[in-house]
Amino acid sequence: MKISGARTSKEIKLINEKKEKLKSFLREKGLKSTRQRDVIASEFLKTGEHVTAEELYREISKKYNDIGFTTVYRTLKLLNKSGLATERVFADHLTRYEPLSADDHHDHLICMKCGSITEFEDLKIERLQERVAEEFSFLSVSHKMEIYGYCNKCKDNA
Amino acid sequence: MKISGARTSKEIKLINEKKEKLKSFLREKGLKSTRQRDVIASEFLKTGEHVTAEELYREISKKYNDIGFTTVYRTLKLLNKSGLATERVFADHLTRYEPLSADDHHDHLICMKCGSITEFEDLKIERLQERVAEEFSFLSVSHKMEIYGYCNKCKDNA
DNA sequence: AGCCTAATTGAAAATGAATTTCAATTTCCT
DNA sequence: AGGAAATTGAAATTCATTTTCAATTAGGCT
Ligand SMILES: [Mn+2]
Ligand SMILES: [Mn+2]
Ligand SMILES: [Zn+2]
Ligand SMILES: [Zn+2]
Repeated sequence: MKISGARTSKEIKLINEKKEKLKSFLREKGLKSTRQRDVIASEFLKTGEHVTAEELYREISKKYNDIGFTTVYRTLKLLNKSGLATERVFADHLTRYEPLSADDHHDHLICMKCGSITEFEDLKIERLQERVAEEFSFLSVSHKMEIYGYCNKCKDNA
Repeated sequence: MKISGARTSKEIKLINEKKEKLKSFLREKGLKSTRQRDVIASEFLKTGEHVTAEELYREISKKYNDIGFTTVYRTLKLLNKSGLATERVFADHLTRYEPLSADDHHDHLICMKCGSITEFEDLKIERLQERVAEEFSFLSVSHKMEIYGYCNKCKDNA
């Protein structure tokens, strides 16, 4: 796994906004701000990727040797509840998290060879999904759409 | 879980065709036809539902007390490989199987209250998915699309 | 600044579905 | 019928996820 640090000042500002949101959430719920939560949230938000708790834990362990896997695991759940992270499970059945507000949305192209994940949003598809739901008098709350196959790099030398 | 037995003679014929396909597959691969595989395939094909190995095993156990869970589990994998079943994992993270040839395809509406699953296929969506893949020079092999929400029955009294 | 209580932490244990192991049994080819 | 190879089913294992629990910490209140 590669954790690409955020670089631009715009990204840094966004991360700090999100960390403020987390603090609000914690205060609101009578929970506490801790050094661990701060570190984990920072590292997670910087990754910008679809990480498992295990992956993020290993990455954090390189810099901090006093933050346990369980706390990383629990903090990711917390970030999810607070609306700063989205939980995803792709075909490998591992639970992953990506920094994404609950109201934002996108779907995924997943390479079956190298595992790379490409994000997309197609408003036409979204609209047609709504129409399908209507057809069945179904009240749609969320949806999941994944396209599996081979990315541009992998499709030739497969 | 309700296992609804197939009723019409057309359905019965279809089931028998599928059981023949299984036999061909077994012979072809140097595998053996057994009473267990026959029973499990029959019961599975009759359900027409999205069953877990556990559910199918419990159902079969009512009639047969000498067929083990492991064999049900393995036979479902086998049916999957032979193209007679499709493996599905929805939001509850349980592996389910449904009788469906590999070339056939549909997507799902899943009720978050009662768990009912409604199937649909929308060719416009399928085409747009292909277009998205093309946009990213991605070679699409399969896709998964699930809409979560509340079914017609559940959306009012929720 | 010190108290106090509730929240947090992290190691270890527990859970539970999925998968593997293995000895006994069965299939089916010759 | 004989025998090699596949199958079966109970039990064991795996592995991600989740829970437990004793020790520690945060932060509101004097
Ligand atoms: Mn994403
Ligand atoms: Mn289906
Ligand atoms: Zn790739
Ligand atoms: Zn429902």
